[in-house]
Amino acid sequence: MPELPEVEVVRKELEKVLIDNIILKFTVRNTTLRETISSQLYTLRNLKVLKIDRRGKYLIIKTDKGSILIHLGMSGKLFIINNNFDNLSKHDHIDIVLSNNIIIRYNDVRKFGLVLWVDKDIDVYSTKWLNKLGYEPFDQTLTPEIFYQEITKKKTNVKKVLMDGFIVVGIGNIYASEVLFLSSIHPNKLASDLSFRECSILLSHIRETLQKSIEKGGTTIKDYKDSHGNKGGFADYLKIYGKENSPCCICGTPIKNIKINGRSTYFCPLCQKL
DNA sequence: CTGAGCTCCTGGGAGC
DNA sequence: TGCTCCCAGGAGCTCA
Repeated sequence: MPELPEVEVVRKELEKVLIDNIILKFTVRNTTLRETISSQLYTLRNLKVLKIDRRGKYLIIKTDKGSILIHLGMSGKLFIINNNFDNLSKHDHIDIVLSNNIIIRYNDVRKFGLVLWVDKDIDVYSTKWLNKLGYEPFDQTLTPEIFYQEITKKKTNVKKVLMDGFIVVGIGNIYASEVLFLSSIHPNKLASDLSFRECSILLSHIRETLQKSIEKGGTTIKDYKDSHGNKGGFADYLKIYGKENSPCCICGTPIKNIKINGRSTYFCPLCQKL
């Protein structure tokens, strides 16, 4: 469900309530997420929160004793709860109990998410979860030249390259369709066939689109909500995702929906060139 | 190296 | 009303 903008919106919300606060303990109701919740999490007490980081779609809550690594998967949500603590919903798997009468509650219907503890003597960025990730999209050291150089090494379709996170992180299925449409590039175009000009345009649309979505509070397609239960406002700005058979906003041609690597992909057959 | 296909899991909606 | 089938925003795995 959540792509980089949704995760970044959650990160900012967590920052407001967590920084300099104390995590008293964790309450775990269900250990069977993508990775089984380690029993170590049960025993942790009194962690001082130092920083909330994000790397790609991963959230990292840094404390004085180590880091909590969280991935929301397809359907994970973090809610900030400050009353009615016993009012549990189905799939409320984990509570992070804070000293200031606030609970951060992790809810995940499909259980594809991840909540892990990484001790402070291990560099969280060197763990297998994070060490293969590509550039952050807003990292200015990722220049159009480097982007072009890296992407044209790939002998697969450009949509897959955008989504797999080896070159640039944070783009999921929605934003992949969006940025390719904005860049007039067919999602099935071979990455190695992209011109420098196309790569340069693509990179700037990635940045603009993700930035704008963060400002609007993320995208709501089905059930994405931020930490206060508010829906994201970017869905109104989507130009192509989920709009099969609607006219393309540029040329009026009906938008097509095809499967690429098993995922729904929306594009304009006229505007987007192979 | 590459991709296609499958897997984890649950729920919502369409169609009969 | 109820059943079955398909679909869903992620990502890791195996196999050819």
